[in-house]
Amino acid sequence: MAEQSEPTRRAPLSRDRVLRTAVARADAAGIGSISMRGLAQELGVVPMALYKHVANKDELLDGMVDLVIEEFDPPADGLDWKAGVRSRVLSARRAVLRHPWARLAIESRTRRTPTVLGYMDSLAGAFRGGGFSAHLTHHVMHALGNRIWGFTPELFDEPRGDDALPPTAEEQEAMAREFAQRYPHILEIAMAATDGDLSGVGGGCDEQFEFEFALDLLLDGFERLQRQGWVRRPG
Amino acid sequence: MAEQSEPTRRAPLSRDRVLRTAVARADAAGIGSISMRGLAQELGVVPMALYKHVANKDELLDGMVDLVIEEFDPPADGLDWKAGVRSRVLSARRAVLRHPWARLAIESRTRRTPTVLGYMDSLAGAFRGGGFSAHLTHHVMHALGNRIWGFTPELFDEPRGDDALPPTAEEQEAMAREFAQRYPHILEIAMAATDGDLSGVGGGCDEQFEFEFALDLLLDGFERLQRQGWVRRPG
DNA sequence: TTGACAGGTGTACATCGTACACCTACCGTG
DNA sequence: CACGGTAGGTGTACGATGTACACCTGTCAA
Repeated sequence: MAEQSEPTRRAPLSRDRVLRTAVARADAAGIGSISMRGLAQELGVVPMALYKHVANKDELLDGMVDLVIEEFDPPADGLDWKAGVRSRVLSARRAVLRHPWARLAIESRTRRTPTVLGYMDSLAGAFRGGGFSAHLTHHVMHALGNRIWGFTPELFDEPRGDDALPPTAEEQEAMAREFAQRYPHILEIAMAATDGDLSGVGGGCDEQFEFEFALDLLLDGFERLQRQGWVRRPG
Repeated sequence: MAEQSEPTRRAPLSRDRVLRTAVARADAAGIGSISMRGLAQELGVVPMALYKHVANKDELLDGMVDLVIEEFDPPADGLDWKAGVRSRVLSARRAVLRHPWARLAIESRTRRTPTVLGYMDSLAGAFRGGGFSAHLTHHVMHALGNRIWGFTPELFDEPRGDDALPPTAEEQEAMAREFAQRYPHILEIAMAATDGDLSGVGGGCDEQFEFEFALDLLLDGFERLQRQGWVRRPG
């Protein structure tokens, strides 16, 4: 009786609840922690129950990505194309940084859900509104690539999940010497990025700066082409 | 006896043979077809035998990527930095196109093997040799991002492995109408890219052109910064 | 002759996605 | 009120995967 009279022994499942739980789990424990079984357990339900709400794991992932995209700020008005695109992309970046797993998830899927298409369409609209030809809009969207999602492949990142024992001081010294010999330019870059303090290289990059540096470089390039009257490729 | 006297009943395993077989298999059947078990079978060997030559599957993938990188052309001499970087990146692209799985493999791994580091170091050297400060070199490498490997995330790609039944003519018509309403700018772009022939959108993009368009846009931007005497970020 | 060791084997386990048949509670219709 | 369809949750089962661990075997140096 005690059990029966409890008003809702378990909140009923729904696609939305499944997706939101998955997002929360991924936020906390990484995308690798998402399994149909684990997720079901967290929802107090048998694994197969999820399949009544999402077709399969791929669709689950797509849905999670959609939720992130829905966090993007709506377009602000009163901005010219350049400021508009810039602010939208940086807003996308903020959302993706809130959900670190999203970068990998976006990279690995190619499903064009309505949410994805909607975002792309509205970005394209910003360029068109700024006087870009359809052709030029096409090319600049390609040039932005995944940067429209607010991230760059982070070339100099720490390797993911490297949990070897930290090397001893002398091992470290020896590695550093060999590294300096084999990769002098990378060393130089790393020194520049960290102002000479190499402890924790990789964490030394200011990713936000790098992102905006590249974004502005591209936007400036776009602007120049558009002003020059670039309309479509010759031939 | 017949069996014993056969000179080599099976070519002996080696790390190299394992990796090359894996690359060939991935070339033929995609990265998804790479499993330790399948690979072992192809080599006429029990799965665990592979572990005497590669530490685990991750290392196998890293090794495969290294093989692709080793196909990149060596730096040509007599070129200025811009032509040099351009030709190296385009050479990387040719190699990656030869091994279509490599794009995904490179995106998903972050291990910096000596081969990876060597390539990055030599690219960085090209910029340094062209008069770029270490700081600027760092930033432009970030700006290139995965483009140094010769690919862009292909925003408008066909979704991978969509094997649903082809829609009927009327379904197609209805979808097209709805699409046009919801995503007018994407439609416009697609029309531009395909010169009005929408059959097989997505295949309509000239990826090579898009790649070079973006690459040159970036390289021109780099050149401009370098000429302006950009050395390091203020502050 | 011996014994170490590199390289190949066999068994076993945990984990995963998901197909399929089933049950059950509800709700609109007769 | 009876009833039948249906949405949603259950249980069992299968095949695949990566890989730990103990084992065997052939080769070669001492």
